Amino acid sequence: MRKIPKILVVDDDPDIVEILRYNLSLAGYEVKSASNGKECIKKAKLFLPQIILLDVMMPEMDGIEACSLLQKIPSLVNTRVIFLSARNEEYTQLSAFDAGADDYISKPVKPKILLKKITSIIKRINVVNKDEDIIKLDNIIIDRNKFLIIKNDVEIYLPKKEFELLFLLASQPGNVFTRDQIMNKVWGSEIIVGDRTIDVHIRKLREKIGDLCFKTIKGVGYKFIQ
Amino acid sequence: MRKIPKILVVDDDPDIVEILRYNLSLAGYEVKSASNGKECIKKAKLFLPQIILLDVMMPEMDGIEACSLLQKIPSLVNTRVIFLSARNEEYTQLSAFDAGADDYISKPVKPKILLKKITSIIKRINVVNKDEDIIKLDNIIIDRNKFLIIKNDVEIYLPKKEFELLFLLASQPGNVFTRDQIMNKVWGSEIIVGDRTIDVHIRKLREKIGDLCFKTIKGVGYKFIQ
DNA sequence: ATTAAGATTAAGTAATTGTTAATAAATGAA
DNA sequence: TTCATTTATTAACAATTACTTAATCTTAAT
Repeated sequence: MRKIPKILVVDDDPDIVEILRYNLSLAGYEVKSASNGKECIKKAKLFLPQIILLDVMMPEMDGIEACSLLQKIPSLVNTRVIFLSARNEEYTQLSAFDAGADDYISKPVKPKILLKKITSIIKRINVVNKDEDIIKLDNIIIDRNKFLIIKNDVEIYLPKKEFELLFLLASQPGNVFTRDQIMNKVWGSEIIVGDRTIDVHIRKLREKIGDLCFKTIKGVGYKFIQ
Repeated sequence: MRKIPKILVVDDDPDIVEILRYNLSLAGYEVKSASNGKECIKKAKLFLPQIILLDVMMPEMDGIEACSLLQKIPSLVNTRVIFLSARNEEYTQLSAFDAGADDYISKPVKPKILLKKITSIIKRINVVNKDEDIIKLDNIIIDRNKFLIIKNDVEIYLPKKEFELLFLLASQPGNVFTRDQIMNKVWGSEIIVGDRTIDVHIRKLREKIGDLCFKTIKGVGYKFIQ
């Protein structure tokens, strides 16, 4: 049940965009496109793609500059940038890597090989929800901006501590969080509260969200399961 | 406190090995080499490099076959394989990626660009690294992040001690662990419990995971076999 | 055949978590 | 501010699960 990987194609040549979009869509990826660096940044922030295919020479803002800016966007830490370019001078490639490129492919692009590369990159990306404000899972959406849970299209409001606890657990579904980790993340390391506090909050969550969503690993901690 | 990254260079041409070794050492990497696929596997297991630079055509065992075999070695889940090859036919590249390659670079190699690629790969490896806690064998996966065993696609939850015991034994399948070693690793050196405690836990594991997985070496200890 | 090591079982003990209700603290509205 | 309401924490106890032991049986090696 892995999400469909998202790819942002950035090129000022509409033909190239179309060829790539065709091949990538066919391979099952969700594709969006942009035609220059500025648009790339804007769309990347919203789309949060796993991979950006980036041309070097473009109007408005070139690929290298765009790539540098992308590196500074926290929500894109896990996004990989692959340059596609007709410029094969060594210094261009080197500056691409300096700007944070993950790969540099010379045009003309061989679609099959590009697809293999993309597959191998996706394979390596760890699917971790990092510091994002919204967690979207199969039948539950957790929105920290609104302190709102939407489960099966039903809105549920939770008190702060319960929300934080759920948010933490759901940030890595399936993974166990020890009581220590929970204590530190939700309560902070200075505050000391009794042993049963976590239990009680878990209990409330089980009541409101569903018993089955929370698994106790005795002697270890709790985990959220979908 | 980041460790010096390790790179294994595999090529049957000693000149190429030397050039690469020179450049990589200069860049601050720890380098070892092998001259064919078989040697590559053997050294990779011991050296546990972050990156393997792998030639395609070699005597004894070619790079593609070696790469396939590398993928099955649990301790190398985080090792990236970059092919370096003079063979640029598309089908060779495709089969390299099918074998698990992370990249494919055509010879002649431009050292500067290779170094940039390596830097960018290392950068990505260090971001998230939780795979250390997962043991993947043929038909069993032991995932300490989830405190979960998956055997033949069936999920099995184990109590803490049983989990730790299994995790220990399976960390080196085929190797015997003495009762002392087990005691120290699973229970710790301070805690003292009776002799039969280990037996009972082994028994529980045999019930849950399968009798045949655990071999008793009388007078010595136990081992996990696949 | 003897013996020492391991296997098995059930029962007891220890440890951890669940539940409830009472109380304290925080929040928000009049 | 004051009061009402919601949320957070705690304490006491119940329930559950895990761990260990002891007693007995089996096995393998010499």
